[in-house]
This record gives sequence, C-alpha cells and structure tokens, in this order.
Amino acid sequence: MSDSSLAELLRSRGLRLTAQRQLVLQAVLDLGHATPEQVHTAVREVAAGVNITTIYRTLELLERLGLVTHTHLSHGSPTYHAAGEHQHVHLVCRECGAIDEISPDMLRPVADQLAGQRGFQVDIGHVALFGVCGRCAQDGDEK
Amino acid sequence: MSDSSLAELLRSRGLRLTAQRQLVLQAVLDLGHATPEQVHTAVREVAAGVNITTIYRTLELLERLGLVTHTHLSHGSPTYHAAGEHQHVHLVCRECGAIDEISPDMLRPVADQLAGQRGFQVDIGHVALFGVCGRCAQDGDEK
DNA sequence: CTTCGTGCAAAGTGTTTGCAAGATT
DNA sequence: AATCTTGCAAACACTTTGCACGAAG
Repeated sequence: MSDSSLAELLRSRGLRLTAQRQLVLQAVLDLGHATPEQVHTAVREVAAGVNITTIYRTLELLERLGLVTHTHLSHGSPTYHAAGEHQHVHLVCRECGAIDEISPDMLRPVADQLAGQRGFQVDIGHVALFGVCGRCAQDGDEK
Repeated sequence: MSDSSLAELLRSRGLRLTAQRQLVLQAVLDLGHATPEQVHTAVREVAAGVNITTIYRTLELLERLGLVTHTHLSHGSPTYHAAGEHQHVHLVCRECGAIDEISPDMLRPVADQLAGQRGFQVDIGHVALFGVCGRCAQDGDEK
C-alpha cells in the first residue's frame, strides 16, 4: 500500500525505487519504532547483503520524503517511526529504560498554549517524557 | 556554597575532593546547561591540563551524587544541568536548533495526570519538546 | 602509606563520506 | 546510455577503558 506512495514520491523527484528502500520503509512500518541498527537487522532477515550505510541513507531519505521521522529516546541511537501514523508520546523510564506510549491528546493543551504564546509548533507526536515508571518508583521507595 | 555539600557528599562515600571535581561542578552551575565538551572548555579556562576523560568521569560521578542530571536535546551530546536548580522545559527547534526554555509549570497538569493514572513520575525539569520555533515556522511558510 | 583520581593512549560505538561498481529508468 | 544507488572501506565524532603515575586523606 505505501509502496505505491513511496514509488510516486521517488518518481516525482527523479529518484529510483529500489528493493532496499522498500525494505527499509517496510521495516519501519512493521517495527513501529526502531533504531537504525534494528532496522538493519530486520532488513537483513529478508535481504542479507544490505549495508548499514544504506540503512542510514535510506532513513534520511524517507524522512526527507515525509514518510518517517525520528526522535531521541534516552541515550544512544535515534528511533524512527512511520510519519503520520497513530502518533504517540513516549514515556521513557530513566531507571529501567522501559518505553511506554500515551496519547498525544494529553499534550494538546500545552501545545496549543505554546503555539499561541510564542508560535512554537510542538511536534506533538514525537515528544519524549523522561522520568521514573510506576514499577521503578515503587522499587525505589522500598530501598 | 555547593562546595561544602560536594565535600560532604564525597567524604560520606569515602571519595576525595579534588580541584577537578570542584571545577566541573562549578562549570555546570555557571553554564546552566552544557555538553561535556562545553564543560571541558570552561574548565580548561581555569585549569588548562584537565582531560576530557576526567570531565566524563566527573559528570557521571556528580550525577550519581545527585548534584547534576543530563538530558538529550536533539542529536549529539547530552546536556548536563545542576539538579534541583531552577528547572526548565526545553523547546528545541528541529529546523534551526535553537533551544528555548519555558517554565515547567506548564507541564504540571500533564505530570499530575500521569502520576495519578499510571504512577509515572515525569522528570518535569528535564523535558524536551521538539518542534519548529516561531521564526522557522514563518520561514517555512514563505517557501 | 594506602587508596583513590587523573592523564594519556588506545579501543569502542554510532554515524558519515568518497568512490568505483552496479542497478534503475 | 545516463544517472542514481549501493557496498565497501576509511574517516569521524563522541565516549569508555586500561594502566601507571600522582594526589588526597
């Protein structure tokens, strides 16, 4: 389904549809959100020879095309999402690293306020809230 | 002022008070928020020979001691803050990279809701909201 | 004088770049 | 056939580790 839109987007810019590009996009769609490394692993399950360099280049390309975006959750590598999909806000636990998702509606009032006050357009689908999750908060109390 | 608390914290754990540790803490306090590299630069203005390795190790130590924390704003290096200081929420512009700060009060309702609903304790002082700042939003429109 | 901390150099990650061979249109 | 893409290898930026010397308690 999104293959056709990928093909169109590429064609309209004089770019080419390749197996790698389809596979990377498919991997991001399948994985929900994933690091370049995770995408690489997923892609290689189907096409063994694909190089990590191509993953990076393709993710960047797909982002320029507006098909995916990325966020930075905690340390290390960025996480890629399909763009325009069910957006979500990430809750990242500093203790255990768990990543939870909540509806972006929760932040809408804040986003509206910021847009009104200073014209800042919050990318509401890619917010990460750091903190301590319920489980770890309990564990901490017990100590 | 915080030198004394640093000294106490170190002593209570059998660790030693060194010039480097004082300087790194001071740099973080002075800079408000800074990357390891920026801390390094600041420290070297006072003590030329201090190695970047020591900056990393000391920031990690100060974080364990609860004196500083770090966040990830956009790509690249983490940003260190004094812990417990005037907290702030970061607005990071995806286009121009500008970092703005707003009061954490704005997020308090959201934080309270999350704490109530699922026990997630948002680290409200270290939230980064990504998006497009007012200036870049305008520029984008004109294209 | 004992143990901890630092500097230095080297090894690790994760990511980007240059270029020739290969694929797509 | 023309030009975009890929793979490979090397370069990079940032961070961590091992070890011997130096410093703090």
